[in-house]
Amino acid sequence: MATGRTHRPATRSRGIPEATVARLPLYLRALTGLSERSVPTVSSEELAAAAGVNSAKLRKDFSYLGSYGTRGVGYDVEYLVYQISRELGLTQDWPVVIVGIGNLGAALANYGGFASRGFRVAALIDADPAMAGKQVAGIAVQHSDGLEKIISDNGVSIGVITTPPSVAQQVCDRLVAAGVTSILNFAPTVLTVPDGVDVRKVDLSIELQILAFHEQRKAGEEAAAGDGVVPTAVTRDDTTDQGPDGDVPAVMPA
Amino acid sequence: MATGRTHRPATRSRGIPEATVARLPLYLRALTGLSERSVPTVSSEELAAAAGVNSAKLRKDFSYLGSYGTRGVGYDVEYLVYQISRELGLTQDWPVVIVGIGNLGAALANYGGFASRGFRVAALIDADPAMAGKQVAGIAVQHSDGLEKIISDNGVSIGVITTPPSVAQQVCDRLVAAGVTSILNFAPTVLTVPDGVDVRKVDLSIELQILAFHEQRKAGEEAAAGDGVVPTAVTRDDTTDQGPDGDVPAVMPA
DNA sequence: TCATGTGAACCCGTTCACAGCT
DNA sequence: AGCTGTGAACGGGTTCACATGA
Repeated sequence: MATGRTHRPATRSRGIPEATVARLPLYLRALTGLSERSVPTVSSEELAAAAGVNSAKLRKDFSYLGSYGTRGVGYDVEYLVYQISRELGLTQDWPVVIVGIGNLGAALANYGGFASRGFRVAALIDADPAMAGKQVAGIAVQHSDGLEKIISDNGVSIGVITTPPSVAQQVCDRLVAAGVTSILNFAPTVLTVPDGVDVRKVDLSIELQILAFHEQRKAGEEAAAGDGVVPTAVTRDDTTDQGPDGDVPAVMPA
Repeated sequence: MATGRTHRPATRSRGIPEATVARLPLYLRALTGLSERSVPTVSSEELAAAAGVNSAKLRKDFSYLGSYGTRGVGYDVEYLVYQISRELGLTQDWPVVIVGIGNLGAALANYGGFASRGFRVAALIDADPAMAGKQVAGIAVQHSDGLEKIISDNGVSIGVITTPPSVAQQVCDRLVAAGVTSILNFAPTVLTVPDGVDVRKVDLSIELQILAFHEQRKAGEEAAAGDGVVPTAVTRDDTTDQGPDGDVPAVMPA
């Protein structure tokens, strides 16, 4: 496979740190809430609280986008919603295909948060002939035979894999060959993709295991410390949320 | 907040970095696969490839657990499976409750990867009276009125929230009050919890937005790079050339 | 005066390269 | 010889603290 050089051009201007990118959706959601309540401006402190991060981090994040705030005042909510949306590419339409319409696939198809932002479910695809034609979330499921045509006809560049792990890699290969360059993988498998293709994974089992690790440690410390709520290490402080895998966007090379 | 002193007491023994913990499940999965194929030993190189990380990182990760390998040979698969399982706390049983049995909740209840490791679905809980009694994944759904009793009767310390975002915080509060100290949140909301409670979130919408960001950037670079006789693998779709605001000059507000 | 924007210090995680053991 | 285990260099991200400017 011609491993074309991705040519990372050290774009200092558009060089937004990955960690910042991962938080932009969080800010956007908080801002959308404020917007719906017609709040005109927010301070970094308020917005940070709503998004569950600290204000210094938020200001630093925004500084990568530009100087969108007003000193002594704060940020204009509507303006910021627009800027972040544009930065994330949500001002355009992203047709998405979901492959593997089992319980999870159906759940995602029905998920409202999809369409609310620029994403549109262009097609639901399943390998089971019995599924073909069935309506899920108001969309007819199509057989996987036509996967390639569906991708190209709809200009799909983002694919969601919700198949059993045994076929995830094959599905991934076909998606990539058909032109998909971003994949969201729910199957518990390590996907191998060519350079230039982004893969992000969501793995329930891994999340639970991480929780179990901390849970076990709590129990151990509890016993050792006798009683009393001793938070200690484990969680940072406020808002202990953490993305899937810390950060690492899982941009896997071939 | 209350954590006045971080006091990292040189806990060399149990001081496993968070990033390492997040990868242990990955190693465990790869090892389980090898175990099933009766492979006796693996080198860091092989195992790393199977887990999708590089070997230096893997060795460093394992070094935090102890010296479980044999120089010149590699790691004993079975032994490592046991050690990692133990470290993650998977040698014990973790009863889990799922709150919110919609599409997603049902999907998770049916998810096999659950029981395969130490996790057991102790109860399915929903606020809809019409759901009560219905069987999902062979388990009868219970009404949320009994949430507290269910938690304590089963000694549940891990809860999964798959409710609509509007009620996620309330559900979270009740879970925590009832004794749950680890929460896996699928609702697109920032949960606020007391110190000592772990929250991990899984957010489809955020993942897609991150992918969209990179996707947009790919399209932008493609256009900027002129034609590019060296297409990065598959980036040959001409569909994404609508970059109207590829890089709009920052328009300052007032 | 107030909150943003940012250099600098700091911390964590990754990578390198080789010492150490089998 | 071969592969693990790890000190040290490196780099990205977070936090601090204050200069900057409305």
